[in-house]
Amino acid sequence: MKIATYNVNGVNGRLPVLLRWLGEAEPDIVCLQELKAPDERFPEGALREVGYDVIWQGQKSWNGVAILSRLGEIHETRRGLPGEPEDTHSRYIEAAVNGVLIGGLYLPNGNPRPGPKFEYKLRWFERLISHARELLDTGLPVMLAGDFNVMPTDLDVYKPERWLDDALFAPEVKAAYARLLNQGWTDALRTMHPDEKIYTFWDYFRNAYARDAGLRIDHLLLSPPLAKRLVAAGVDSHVRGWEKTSDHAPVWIELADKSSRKGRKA
DNA sequence: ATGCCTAATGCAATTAGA
Repeated sequence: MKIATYNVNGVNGRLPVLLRWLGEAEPDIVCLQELKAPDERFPEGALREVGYDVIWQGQKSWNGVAILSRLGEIHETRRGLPGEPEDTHSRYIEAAVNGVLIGGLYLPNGNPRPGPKFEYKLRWFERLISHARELLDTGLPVMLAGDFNVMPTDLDVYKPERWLDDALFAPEVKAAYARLLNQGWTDALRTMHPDEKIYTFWDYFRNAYARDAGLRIDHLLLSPPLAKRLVAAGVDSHVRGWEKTSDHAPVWIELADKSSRKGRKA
């Protein structure tokens, strides 16, 4: 089973690129972020035509998250994180799909720091950490996937010294991500490629993709029952080089079937 | 310190992204 996350940066403007990538990569389940479209303008028909069931939570102009699956029905379990009912941003959607509970998320950017946007990022992160604890405690196969807007370590930034005061790399943000991981989550990409430079985002500015001036901010986190099944992980970075592309590239993992009992003795 | 580039809105210029 192949599961991916992709910040499309506008699902309608990006539809040709999204469909081309779906056809090429053939992911079974996909979490999308930054739809930048209200519910009624989500391209449901185009995605169903290519074989995907889909749920989404849109919003005018900004944010917006979706889950796609070609492995059958998506059973939505929640939209929005608990803890701040007045929060109107569409940033979290969760569903059970093919035996996996998947939380698709778009964590706030948080710039400028300091400021109200950064405070919102930290609050949102705390709400995520609380909810993640409850998900882990179920013991179910759970995944958190999306744009976390955090570079976890120096290895995840082309020039760490330039990002130290940025909301994506600030000490309190890295610390929050580390606390989340320490609950027992496995960062799939970093676990499969411990020493590699891996980026998932390249700015539109300054020819960043050509210079490989990138960031690793899109992550797939696995609960212990899923981590045992992890067999491969990667970034489809060539997609960042396509015409009219997102500033993010799709990130994916491959999980062994539950019946294969990877990592267990018979 | 700021703009660079891009999308959405909506038709000019602003907001937001990271």
